[in-house]
Amino acid sequence: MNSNFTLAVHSLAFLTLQPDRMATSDMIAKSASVHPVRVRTVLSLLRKNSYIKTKEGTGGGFIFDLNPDEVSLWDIYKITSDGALQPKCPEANGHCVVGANMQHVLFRIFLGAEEHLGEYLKAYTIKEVVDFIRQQPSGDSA
Amino acid sequence: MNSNFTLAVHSLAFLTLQPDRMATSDMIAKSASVHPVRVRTVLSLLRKNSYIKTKEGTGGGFIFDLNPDEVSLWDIYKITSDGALQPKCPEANGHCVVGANMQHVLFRIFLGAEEHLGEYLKAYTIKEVVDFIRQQPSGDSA
DNA sequence: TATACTGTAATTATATATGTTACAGATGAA
DNA sequence: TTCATCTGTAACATATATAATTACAGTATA
Repeated sequence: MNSNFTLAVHSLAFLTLQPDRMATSDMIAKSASVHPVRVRTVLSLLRKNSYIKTKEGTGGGFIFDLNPDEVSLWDIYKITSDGALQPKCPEANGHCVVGANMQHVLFRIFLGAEEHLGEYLKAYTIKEVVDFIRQQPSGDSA
Repeated sequence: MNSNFTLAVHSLAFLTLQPDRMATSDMIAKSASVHPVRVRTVLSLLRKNSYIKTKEGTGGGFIFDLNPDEVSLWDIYKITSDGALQPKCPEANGHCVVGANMQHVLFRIFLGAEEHLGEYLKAYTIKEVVDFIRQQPSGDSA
């Protein structure tokens, strides 16, 4: 799985802890230790899917547009990492029964696996993630 | 997920279709369109876990040491890709509540996700994969 | 009109995956 | 016993994927 998922969840958690004012890509980037441009790119995806609102210009930034308990990790997975579970395999030798069909067979199996994973991830919302974070011992400020 | 999983499953399917004689890393490599050294490396793992037997020297190679219906995709996943589901994230900023705890929270969630995936993958054995392959239309020889 | 933001494309750097070479050790056959 | 044919691994090279960086246009605010 690629880490855009992690960054998206991180950002939404960040926005949840700062619900009233906008957060800039710089603030989020510092919190997640990644480059601000990546934050903007990933959050741009979330905006296109109506999870957040963004505003350009002075005083602009990002703000959550839904309640944190309305957004599940599966929602975020679909946006950022759809198909990531599929094991990569090179184009195998078509002249061999195994080579010719393995890719298709595994593809079908992992399509099911991803649906199955979906059932699990639907059970976790951003709100719950934030609650977990609050229960953790460390961290001195937002 | 890295493709050692795919290669391992491919190899075991190959060995299943050729149960009596040994297969060389060259034969399997051609079928999977990968380098023979990689085949040996991955199959070396399967040997260490007692799924196959290997023999060096002339006439040597690899042979399945269990029944294909005794080996599930979950067995292979654990050997080749354990922890692969964990989303990667950089060491985040420890001075921020979100940064300090996100990694640990997601780690726990994805530990559960991997167990969940396990339940799904346990349902598929190498035998079933081979049966699927046999049902496919194409492929002219092993 | 100056400043502080996002949006996004293009480029560069880094990390990871894979291929390749090299060679030691095992085995069987000539 | 010597040669050919395998596996087992380490070391190195190359390719691909991922992330950072640079650059700049567009937008909002004061």
